[in-house]
Amino acid sequence: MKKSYWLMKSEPDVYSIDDLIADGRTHWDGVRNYQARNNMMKMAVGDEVLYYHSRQVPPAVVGRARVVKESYPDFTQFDKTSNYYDVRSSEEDPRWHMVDVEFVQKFETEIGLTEIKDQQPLVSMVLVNNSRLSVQPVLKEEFDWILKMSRSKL
DNA sequence: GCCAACGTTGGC
DNA sequence: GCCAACGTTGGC
Repeated sequence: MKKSYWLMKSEPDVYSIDDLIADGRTHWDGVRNYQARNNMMKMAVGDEVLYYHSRQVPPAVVGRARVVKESYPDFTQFDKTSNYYDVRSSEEDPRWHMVDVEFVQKFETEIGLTEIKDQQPLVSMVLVNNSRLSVQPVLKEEFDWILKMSRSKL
């Protein structure tokens, strides 16, 4: 299977790339948007992920991760004590899924959203055109371009 | 912290 | 099935 590329958003106050470094790998729990969920359900082991910090100034791509486990039910939806508990979901018919990702790289310098918007090859990125989607597909060309940006800023 | 844009819910 | 009301996301 051909490798796919994605961008996943996290609020650094909730779970930053430094948290991912500390943990090594993590469950991507708490996604409660169908489009984002559907994207996670398309992921395969080995797919590459851009790690994005939202709700910081400026919002930015801060590094890379890799899918290490394909989608399975997000257990937080069954946990009444969790913020992500969903009363309408059940173990027999789980509504929400998650994947596991592992840390790959933290960029020396963050790639800010405004810089991304300035790049002609990136004008079609979902990130630029739909600011709400927290798990989104990225073209290989876009992924490579952002990696190139991260290297050229060293 | 504000609020525009977007997604979801639920009454009809 | 429409759409108003509501809730959430995320840039600023």
